[in-house]
Amino acid sequence: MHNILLEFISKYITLSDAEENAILSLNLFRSVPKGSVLLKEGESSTEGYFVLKGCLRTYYIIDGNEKTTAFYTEMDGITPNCVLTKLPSEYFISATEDSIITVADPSLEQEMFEKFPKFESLCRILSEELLAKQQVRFDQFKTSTPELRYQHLLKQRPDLIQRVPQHQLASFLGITPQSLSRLRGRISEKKTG
Amino acid sequence: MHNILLEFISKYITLSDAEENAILSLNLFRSVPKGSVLLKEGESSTEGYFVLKGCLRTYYIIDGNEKTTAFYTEMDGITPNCVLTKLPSEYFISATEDSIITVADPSLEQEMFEKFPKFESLCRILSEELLAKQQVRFDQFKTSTPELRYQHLLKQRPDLIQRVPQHQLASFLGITPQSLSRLRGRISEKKTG
DNA sequence: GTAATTTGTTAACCTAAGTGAACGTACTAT
DNA sequence: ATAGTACGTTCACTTAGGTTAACAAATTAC
Repeated sequence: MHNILLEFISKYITLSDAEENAILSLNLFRSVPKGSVLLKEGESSTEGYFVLKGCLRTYYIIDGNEKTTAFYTEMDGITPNCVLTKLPSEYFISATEDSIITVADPSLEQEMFEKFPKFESLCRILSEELLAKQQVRFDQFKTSTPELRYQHLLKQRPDLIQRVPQHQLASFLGITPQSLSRLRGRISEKKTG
Repeated sequence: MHNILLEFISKYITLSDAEENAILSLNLFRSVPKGSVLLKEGESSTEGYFVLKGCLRTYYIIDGNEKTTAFYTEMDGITPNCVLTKLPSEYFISATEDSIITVADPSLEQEMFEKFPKFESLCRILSEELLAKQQVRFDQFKTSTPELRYQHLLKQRPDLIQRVPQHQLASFLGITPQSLSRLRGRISEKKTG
């Protein structure tokens, strides 16, 4: 499990043994069972998460209905907006599967940055890359119909469609569960001919 | 003009005179007239931009039609996706207004990071903040109807609606120009009662 | 094991967005 | 000045997503 994290980091920067040990000594690892809520609307957390195994999701409750807007799976990181704004969170974070994650704290992060400036480089590179990827995803979302969005998802993250409930996928695609169901019907009709 | 940039940076980190001079000596500033294209689809640029004055936009050409997906105004930065992926760009960047921007290059950036590690902190903080903001915008987009998206835009970026052509706004909102026109009609009817 | 809840699907009806075309106005180019 | 293009709006028509409700299947709780 520890190796997963170090292996991931090694794709971006080279770590000395001292640095590897520094990371492991932080005891960042946490096991979270399916359904557990890591952050609630209205709370002000300082924790950031990184998924080693499993799946987290963010969701809003709007007019009493859950609206899932993002899924985070293996090697994805989340820094909740409230960590940066220091305002109460507008959304929830919970585990859709039994998951193993690492938990980071800004003060701890700061300490690491000072001890090992390389870590700050890593974080800069990771967030720049994420930002660019996120922009492309947003662009694709804007320029696609719901049906195309679903088709893209089928190609780009086929695992998600298997591991996540349909009604959560629906709001992730910006539609209602009923529409997703219809749309799936349309597609399989086309394929069957 | 130079002061705009230093003032912006000073919101995030404190610069010594040497550091300020280092930035200014880079001669990053460029004036771009309305309509000029900074990046074309298929090109592989290494330049990043920061808007001091004016407005840039990114757009795709899909089935022969321009689809505008983002606007960048004063104090917004863009690192085109192709700079990071090193693949040909999928979109265009052009100026919707006469603009003054700074142009940055990865090698130059790297040099600055080494000379003044503070700059890397700045870039990390900026991209982390942007990423979080971008996520919230995406969430809001997903959970809103086109009409609500327009209403949000009216509140959150009223300037954009004034300074940008309607048909560009439309695709930015994920709809056709005709729908935007109708939707605006509906809204002003409601207000007039 | 049974009841209760959650989940996914289907149907009927409503509403709004997409499409294609037309038209007036405002820019641009020469 | 004039022709040409770009832009915004409107219309009629089509299409697909939203809404409400009902129901079966799967999960969860007790």
